[in-house]
Amino acid sequence: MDQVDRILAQWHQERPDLDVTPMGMFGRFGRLRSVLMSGLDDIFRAHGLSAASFDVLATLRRSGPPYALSPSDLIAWTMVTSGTMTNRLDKLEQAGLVSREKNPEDGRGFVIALTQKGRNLIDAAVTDHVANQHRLVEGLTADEQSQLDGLLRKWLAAVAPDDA
Amino acid sequence: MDQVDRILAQWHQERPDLDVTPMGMFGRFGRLRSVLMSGLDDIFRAHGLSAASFDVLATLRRSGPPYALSPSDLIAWTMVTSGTMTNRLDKLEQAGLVSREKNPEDGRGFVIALTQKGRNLIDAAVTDHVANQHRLVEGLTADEQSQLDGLLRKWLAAVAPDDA
DNA sequence: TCGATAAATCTTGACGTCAAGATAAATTTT
DNA sequence: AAAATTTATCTTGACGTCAAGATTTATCGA
Repeated sequence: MDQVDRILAQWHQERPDLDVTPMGMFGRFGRLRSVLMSGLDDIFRAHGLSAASFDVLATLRRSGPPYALSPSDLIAWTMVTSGTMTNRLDKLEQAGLVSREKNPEDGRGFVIALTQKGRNLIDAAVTDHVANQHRLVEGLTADEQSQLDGLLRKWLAAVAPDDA
Repeated sequence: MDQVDRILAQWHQERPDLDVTPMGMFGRFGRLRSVLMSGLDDIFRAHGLSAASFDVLATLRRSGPPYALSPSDLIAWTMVTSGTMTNRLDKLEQAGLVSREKNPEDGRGFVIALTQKGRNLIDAAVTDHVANQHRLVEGLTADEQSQLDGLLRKWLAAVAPDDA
């Protein structure tokens, strides 16, 4: 009987005509996401980053040498709007973590690249981040983790077939 | 092989020293949440509401007659800060969906109540919302849904024991 | 009863996000 | 070529959120 169960019980009382079974899943999903995000944020902040800036640096880092992508590529990987990406890049450039230079091959575009400082920072941050993720899932057994991953994968494929 | 798998493959290539197994779950969790939220938003918007305003109205509705709570109660149920709740209530009051009157028994506080208009709106919106949730989970079998709910419940209890 | 502490709510300022529109350069059509 | 269209990015304005602090009222202890 957690907080979500109490909410369901209230609905059952007030709106017995509704089958609120799925609402439990949605509710726990939302609360979990908020707790997990804040758990991940602890590590981002420890490195002077936000989830937003970590997201961009990590995308550049895992793209491999030369650790450079266009804003469009970054937008596609991170699934944010162009306005959001401009804002993120402004901050990262100002912090000296990425460089932003005109693309010599396309006058409309730019090339965003990790600076050495950015490279060092993201390598350290990712190491801690992954360890943190391990810590956050350790409440589930390895079997449960893989079961959960499978269910999330199936659900995601069902509601966002484009993503595959 | 979905988008998250591609990200994991990149990390495996670039940082083979890291065991990024849990990252798949976190990644799918995040993308799923974004797709689901936007699916829920469709219905909220169809009723002229946002997730934020729906949240408050639904909390008042399911609390039962007289459909009235203090801002503190609402803050506790919805897990937002006091500043956020003030902002939400300003909008709802302005839209004529809730009333906000001084609590006669405690000069520091207020009583937030559904207006008739708010009551009618949330009753219609909840009906559609629940149907929408059913639609969004129909990609999973009943068994899978219950399995998933169980795993989320366990994970939530592990990372947020206070919530129980 | 008075002073200290606690509680309830609002205010302010900063973030990160999005949608819509502007600008500039590349590409395709005519 | 010139015009029309598409693409890449940035700008603007509005949201919703939070943290920190201010204000007002209740409550508790001496």
